[in-house]
Amino acid sequence: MKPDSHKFTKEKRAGEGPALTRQRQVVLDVVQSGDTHPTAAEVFEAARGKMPGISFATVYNSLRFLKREGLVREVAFGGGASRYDRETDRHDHAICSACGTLVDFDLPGTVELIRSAARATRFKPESVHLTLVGLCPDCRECK
Amino acid sequence: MKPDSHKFTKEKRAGEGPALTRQRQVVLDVVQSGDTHPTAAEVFEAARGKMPGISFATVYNSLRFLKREGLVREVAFGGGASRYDRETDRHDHAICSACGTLVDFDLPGTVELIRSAARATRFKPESVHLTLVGLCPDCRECK
DNA sequence: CTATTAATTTAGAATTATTATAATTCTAAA
DNA sequence: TTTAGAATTATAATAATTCTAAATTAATAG
Repeated sequence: MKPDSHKFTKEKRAGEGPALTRQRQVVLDVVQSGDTHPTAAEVFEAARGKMPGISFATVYNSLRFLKREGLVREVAFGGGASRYDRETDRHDHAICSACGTLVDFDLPGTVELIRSAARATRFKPESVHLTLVGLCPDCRECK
Repeated sequence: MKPDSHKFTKEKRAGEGPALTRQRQVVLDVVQSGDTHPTAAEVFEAARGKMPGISFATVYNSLRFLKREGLVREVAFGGGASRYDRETDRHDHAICSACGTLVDFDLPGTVELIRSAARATRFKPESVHLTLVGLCPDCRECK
């Protein structure tokens, strides 16, 4: 954490893009602290702890903003709520079919993967998302 | 289409599981005809064409039933509505970031893929889902 | 420093997607 | 043809998310 990170707002404001406001900073802090992948509702809960009075709408707005700025990543599966990921670099996910735990990992060789997927589909590739579904180490034991 | 496919109901009924009723058959037909990946709402629209009076709830119930029976597959991305896929074997998806088109394809080497993903995560693997995001052949031209 | 303008936040309503409920209807078998 | 269980229907409920309008806050010009 840089010593002048609290000046970020002013710095950014003077010119192009919109600001990293206090509430957005709080939301970002929540997502970045801890390696869980919280839902918007969970982010709201935690954010309210740090800043009582913050609204649900602002959490959503902030998450959308932070996503656009590339500071957090949205991860959406199945029908449930989206989860937010502090890791913004390309990576893969594994989700436990028993407990729902979501973990990040990096599969080597995804560059070649994206290439062959593009070849097979004739798409101009932008990204690949790979998700492993299975039993997490904890759940595979407790059986 | 087998000549006795209309007897399916009776055949199945006599014994174990529940029936492939008329409305379920209609929903199945809708998903299986055409290679689009319709949402529940789209399935409802089309189903109502074949069977006016079918309810939205029944479409949802039928899709859930058909999914359990392994006759259709649910595909869920992002925040939007789930889409339903007539292709039930393991396969991959490519989604166009411009027009939303969703196409099926099969990437070779996914067996090895699932193995290395499992190795990296220590998960007991069940399935892998790979999605390529990019521009579909149509959209990559019209630029 | 103050007025003006623009962006952001808030609270709550609205929307969208989906599931649950309760009453009715259908189906298959006795 | 009665009956039991399953399925369907209409509707209500729920969950997740977005929108709206008013209030607040921040940035900029004077």
